[in-house]
Amino acid sequence: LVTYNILLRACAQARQLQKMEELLKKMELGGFQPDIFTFNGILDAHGKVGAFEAMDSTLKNMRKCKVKADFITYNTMIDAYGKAGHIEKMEETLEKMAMANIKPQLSTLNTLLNIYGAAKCVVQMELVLKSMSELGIRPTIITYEVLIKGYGNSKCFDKMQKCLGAMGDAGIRPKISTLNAIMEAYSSNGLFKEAENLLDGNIVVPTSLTYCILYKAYLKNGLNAKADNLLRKMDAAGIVPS
RNA sequence: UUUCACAGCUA
Repeated sequence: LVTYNILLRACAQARQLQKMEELLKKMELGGFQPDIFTFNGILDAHGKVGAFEAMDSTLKNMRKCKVKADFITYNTMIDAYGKAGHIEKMEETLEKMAMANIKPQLSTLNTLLNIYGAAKCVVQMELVLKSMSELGIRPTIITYEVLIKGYGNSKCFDKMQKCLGAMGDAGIRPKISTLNAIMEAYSSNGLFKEAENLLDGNIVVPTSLTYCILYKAYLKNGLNAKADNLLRKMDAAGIVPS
């Protein structure tokens, strides 16, 4: 069974969904009962390409096989609907999850934050955060990074900064990707002063990507002199282009 | 063996 699950995953990664379904039939004919791993993997494969009808029939199949949906099943569906911009379907799924008495997990909430962040739904993000604390779930670095990107998207710079502070208070060290997310937010909104401050970095040591983000923003705004200057600064910081 | 942000390597 594990072998089949691994093979199915290979099909999914290769985007050979056709082969995947064939293999599933074959394993059922061979007397193997697909398990929760099998179904979750298949759901995700369909979800990633927005094949919602296929997802529905997979769910039906699951029921037929008496395999109970778990939180990962729901996470997978929430993510698929959310990424496709079907927010209503996503929230519907969330309700179904509650009705099935399955508690949202950290990853469920991270998924929601990510999707609401991309959709610039700051209000919804706050609601998710509220339920997170009600559930007694602690944010992780993933949560914070998703939040920072989401707030940056919506130009909520104050909230972004607060997040960074909260991260420090929680004893979570920002990573380079955290810094780059903040850089992206400031740069793309023309807040060059703030962006430049990031380079002199009390947060993390910038990498070449950090510089590239700012460079791009300078050029977009016709600040060519500043851009040239930035390259010199990069050089001085000992960053070697790859 | 399955889901969520990013980063790195393959380049």
